[in-house]
Amino acid sequence: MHESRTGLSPLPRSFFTRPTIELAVALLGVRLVRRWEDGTASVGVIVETEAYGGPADRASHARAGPTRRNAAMFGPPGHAYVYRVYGLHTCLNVVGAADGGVGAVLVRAVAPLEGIVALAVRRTPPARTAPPRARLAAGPGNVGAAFGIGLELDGTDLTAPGPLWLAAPAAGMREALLADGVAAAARVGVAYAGAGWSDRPWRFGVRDHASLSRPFPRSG
DNA sequence: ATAGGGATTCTC
DNA sequence: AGAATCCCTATT
Repeated sequence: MHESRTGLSPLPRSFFTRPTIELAVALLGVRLVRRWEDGTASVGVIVETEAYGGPADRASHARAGPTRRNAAMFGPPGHAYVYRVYGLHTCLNVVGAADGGVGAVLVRAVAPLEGIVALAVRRTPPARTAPPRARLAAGPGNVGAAFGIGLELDGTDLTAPGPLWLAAPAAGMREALLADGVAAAARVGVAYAGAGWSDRPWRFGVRDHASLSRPFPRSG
């Protein structure tokens, strides 16, 4: 498939070069493109994100400074930071520029757009007799599984066509998606950060979208 | 060399 | 509520 003809040209580096809180909101509606080794591709729309900062953010993987695992967070914006959690799941982050140019945005949920068959087929557990789930890539671990994102993709440049990149929303898509506004809430699973950090509303999502990893508390 | 724990998910 | 499961980090 040809990216230019299908409207899946990668977003430029400048899109990612901004504070991660801004980037986390801007990524809602952006398309995640996965090109498989057999040449087929899967595309989904990002509907939920979480912003993480640099060493100052007590919830961030960057909080103890650069290490081998979080090296990508300290690198140039627009690259992928992929990590494994609980020995089981791999999660995708988009590197942005928060404190001192360091930070990343966790992709928490992606709504299927194309290549749904491929997404379903590539899910880890083989034989599944139950009907396919409506929320295919809801939750960061499920995003990693559905898009076949392993640690080997850590550091991937998302601004160039390759195994994985990001493309601007289709015309009118973002406006339609966000017609009811952007929902915000505290980040998930970061209690270890302590009060003042764990409660910052840096989780963002398309309000009431069916593919959210979990509901946002109703506010206004 | 080794212990401790996690930006999770699914099932009971 | 509990298990599954392994890489990374910090410590001995």
